[in-house]
Amino acid sequence: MSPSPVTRNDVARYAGVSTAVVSYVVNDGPRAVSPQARERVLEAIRVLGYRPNATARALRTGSTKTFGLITPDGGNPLFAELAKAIDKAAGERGYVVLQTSADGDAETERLKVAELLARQVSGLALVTPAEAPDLAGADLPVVIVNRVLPGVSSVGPRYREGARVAVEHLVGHGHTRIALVIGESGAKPVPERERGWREGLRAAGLPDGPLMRVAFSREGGYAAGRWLAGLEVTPTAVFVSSDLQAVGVLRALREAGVRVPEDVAVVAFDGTAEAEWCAPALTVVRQPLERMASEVVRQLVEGPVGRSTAYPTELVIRKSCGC
Amino acid sequence: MSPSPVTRNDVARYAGVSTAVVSYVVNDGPRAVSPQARERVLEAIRVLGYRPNATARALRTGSTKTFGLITPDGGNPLFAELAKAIDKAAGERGYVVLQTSADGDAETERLKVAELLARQVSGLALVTPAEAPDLAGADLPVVIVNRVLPGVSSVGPRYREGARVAVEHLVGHGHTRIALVIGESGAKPVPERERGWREGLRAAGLPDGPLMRVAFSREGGYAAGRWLAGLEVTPTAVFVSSDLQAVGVLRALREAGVRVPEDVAVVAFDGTAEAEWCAPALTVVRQPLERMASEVVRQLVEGPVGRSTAYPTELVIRKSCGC
DNA sequence: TTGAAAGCGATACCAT
DNA sequence: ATGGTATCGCTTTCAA
Repeated sequence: MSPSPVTRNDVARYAGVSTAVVSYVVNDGPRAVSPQARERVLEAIRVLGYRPNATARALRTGSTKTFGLITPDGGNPLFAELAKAIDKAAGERGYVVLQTSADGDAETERLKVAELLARQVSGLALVTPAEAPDLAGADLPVVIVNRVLPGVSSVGPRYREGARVAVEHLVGHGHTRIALVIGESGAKPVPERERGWREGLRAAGLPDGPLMRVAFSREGGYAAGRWLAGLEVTPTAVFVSSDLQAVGVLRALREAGVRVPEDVAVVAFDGTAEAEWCAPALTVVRQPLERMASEVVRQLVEGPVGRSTAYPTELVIRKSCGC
Repeated sequence: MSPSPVTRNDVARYAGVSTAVVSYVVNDGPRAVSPQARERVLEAIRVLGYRPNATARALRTGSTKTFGLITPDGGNPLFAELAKAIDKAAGERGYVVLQTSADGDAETERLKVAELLARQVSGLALVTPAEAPDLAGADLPVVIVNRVLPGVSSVGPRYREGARVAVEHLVGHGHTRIALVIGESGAKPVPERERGWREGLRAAGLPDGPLMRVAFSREGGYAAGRWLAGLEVTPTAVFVSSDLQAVGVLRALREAGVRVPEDVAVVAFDGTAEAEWCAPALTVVRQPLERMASEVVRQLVEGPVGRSTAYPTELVIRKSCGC
């Protein structure tokens, strides 16, 4: 049953020392051990194939060295890439991560949180569409990822700034009618990118372009693309709030005979691998996933900062903007 | 520190019963409890906000109700979708999954396995590029996913049959020169899809088309696509061993001015979401990820079967085959 | 029906 | 430097 039926007791007996000494050797402390004893213990460990039982250690020390990560959808490439980055950063500190999807449903999320809490995770990273679940009483580090929630630790990209840079880039191409395809998560608007888009337009003395609010999905983007193509006065550029949506927009425009970037220029937010490989290759505002992941893990390990920290994005020029 | 500082002891004291009774109530057994006592315990649990400590329970029962899942790359959409499906199936049985990437590296994989073993996972699902790591002595259920390894429990799609169906479909379109772009994982060839391709050609009395072996990545596919476009006699159809590679192939062909499906028809293996949304939409042989995931979890829970079980694939017709 | 208590495997304090 | 042992929170047998 148990991955290693060999316990610290067996090791102690084999090495002819007490269990305490085994502990000291395994953990390099907190007491010193004579070289001979240490050698005998290491030998015993090798011979018996002993592996410390992390469950027992967790019970004793109160720390599982395990993080929980909840995303709305593990199949979403953005979250998959983010999860990978978090796994990597966590692994470097000796942590592993329990990852699970909440399907964008608040009730499911609550259940998953309870499940992870029961398992005594040492920290919780939440990519949540709605508000953070009530974690009062659960005294553990919680970091919200990719959403900015007041009063809670959160790390994400600088949405507003990134969006503004995207719009400025399009303005630089001479566009004056710049549309926005913006996502909504859990029927809630995400204000930052919209604000950035508007700021970019204002700064250039331009009026708002048409705006469409759709789900953060390829299908949502597809609907938005059809809407775009059907407008009386078609905008000549569009900023899309996610790669996934942009992929849908591209298809809709292609089907409508609208060429990208010749007829409509497109810039998207996120910068996943898929965006690099679609046709035409998407110019994107890239989220610094690795840096964000490091920060998430840092806060989970060292304690959350209690406020939102936002990382600068990077404009990656490819084909869809018409450069 | 601890997610719930309230222990079963506190509950017992508050309810005025012994800790055993609390246990009986929480676990619905193994002894009966009087209605009054049960009510008092439930009340105490509610009032105190008690959550059973799964770590302690695991230590006592010997089961963590946690699975480990190692993929070569969590960022790969196929593995992300697979992981999501496994998470879902596991969740339905009250399990959670520790998911981690091994970067396609055997040594890293060994380390990750050790890490998960130390955490007393109740079972291990391995999407491994190379051979299964040595798990002798680690007495726990192990299931290999998406690879067929002799003598070990494994679940995957019927690669050979799927590939053959793909080729037969292309043959049905009248193609006689059908190329193969096949992946290799960890410098090892994956023979099944290649065999299926060959079988399909044989059955139609056709000779082997050109074959290129590249990595399972978009970049690998791109290289293969350039090779395809540069051949003296260009094949009129190609079967690609993964969606990711197909995306690369499509780009290379597009850049070379080769139209899909008019000049070259393409069918890919996998059936991830990305394949549905690229241009043109890929006709694919879809892996039944949900069914496979259920089987993986079933075996992890009920005990592995010790041999390979393969699931039928589904040909999904879209645009790239020229139907 | 209920309670007392042993024990899961590891840690670390208190002695020696 | 080392050993004995209480303890983490929970499950379950045994006795009452």
